[in-house]
Amino acid sequence: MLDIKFIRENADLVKEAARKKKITVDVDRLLSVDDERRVLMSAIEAKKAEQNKVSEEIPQADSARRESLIASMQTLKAEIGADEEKLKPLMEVWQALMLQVPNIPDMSVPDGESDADNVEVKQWGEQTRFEFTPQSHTDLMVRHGMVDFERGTKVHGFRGYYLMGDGARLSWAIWNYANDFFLAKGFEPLLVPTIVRKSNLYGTGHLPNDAEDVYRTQDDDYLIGTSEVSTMGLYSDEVLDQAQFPIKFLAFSPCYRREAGSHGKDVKGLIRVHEFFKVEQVVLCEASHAESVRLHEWINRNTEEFIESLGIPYRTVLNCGADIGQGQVKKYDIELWVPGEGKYREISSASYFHDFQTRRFNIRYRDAEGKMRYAHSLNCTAIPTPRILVSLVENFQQADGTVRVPEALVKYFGKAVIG
RNA sequence: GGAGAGAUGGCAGAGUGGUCGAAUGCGCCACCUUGGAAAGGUGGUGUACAGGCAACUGUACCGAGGGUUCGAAUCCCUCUCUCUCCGCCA
Repeated sequence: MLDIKFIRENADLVKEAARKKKITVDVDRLLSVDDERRVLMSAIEAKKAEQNKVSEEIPQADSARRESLIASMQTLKAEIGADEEKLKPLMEVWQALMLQVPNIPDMSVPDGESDADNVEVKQWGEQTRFEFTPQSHTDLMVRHGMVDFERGTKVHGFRGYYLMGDGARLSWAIWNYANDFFLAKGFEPLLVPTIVRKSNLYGTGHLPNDAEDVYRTQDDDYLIGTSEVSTMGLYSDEVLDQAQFPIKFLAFSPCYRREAGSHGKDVKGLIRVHEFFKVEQVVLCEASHAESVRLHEWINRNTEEFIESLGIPYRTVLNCGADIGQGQVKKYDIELWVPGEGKYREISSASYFHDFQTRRFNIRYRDAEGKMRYAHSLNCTAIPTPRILVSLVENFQQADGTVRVPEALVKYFGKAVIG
């Protein structure tokens, strides 16, 4: 959500933002609806002022005068009612349009039509090559009893899986290692609700636009697709203390995604599943662009460092306009090398939002001058499982079909080789 | 799932149809007092929107949404949440 005053004063900037993000929103319509809204509201407020004034006179008036005042107030009341009836549909349109308005992307965000136009900003490690014919993560993991897709689909359906044996052990090792790694950087651990009210998804910007991708319950609650949702909801409608900033949470939760519209994509393996686990960095800071930028670089770097400590080759891309969300100002993706596919696959996403989310969540603080301000928010994947297992087992497989365990994980996993 | 009680400003807590944006206390801020502090005294202390260069003015907000009324924190309806008791239960 942007401030309507900002939209009014910067209509061209907002239109350019929509163009860059390939989002359709009728800014001119919003502005004209807003004009109507303001005219109508001042009319109503003037009439209510009159009503309040006369209502104060009524108790003191003598009975003849009282009769006439009440009579005139009855007509005024009818007029106010009529105006309010006109305002109601106008507000619905206004609100729907406001929810469509994108945040302004940073100048550094490149133009582009799709994720193919993301710009590589960094490459780390050598793309793994083998002297032998490498196996896919599905073959490797099935062979070592780490995963069971057949029973997974029997129980859950399409994209279902069980992690078992060393697959389950490796997941725990990664979670425990990630927990130690990120908490050492000053994060507060957080376990969050995964069933949330609708308002939280509006807050993060997942609704209204990504409605088909979220699961809904019969009580009209929703399953989160990322712990960002419930972590951001934590301080909704609260006024925070500036001294607390930056607030750094390391949230952990299952994540649920319907993956509607991607039925043909990544149908095999653990790349794309309906249900996974994610450790997530979520940060709230003061309303400063410089601070947002600093923390954005920092959280992205945290995840890079984590991947480096595992020794998996990766690259970092700067997402182009078409590949960043409605609320995001700028986004980096970290992509890990997947030898079986001969390409990099997204594992992490670092974004900052300025006050786009906090405005919707109403998360504020009082600044040094005593002024109420909306905080800034950012988030970045720390580590998703089981997707991370794909690159892990494929990059560290050996000629005999065994899989080496990264040094950093050995103490958590308990052994150095799988198989 | 059943029965009951409740939701008021940063907090506690009055207020059951008109001068209540809301008593009082605590907290907080400023000033006075002091060598400094405490205590005491005086004054102040919400948010959002609209209009205005501004001072300021208007409107709304007493859990949320509707309704009754010239007028609602106060009456009525619906919903949400909290607490207590019973039942069930990881």
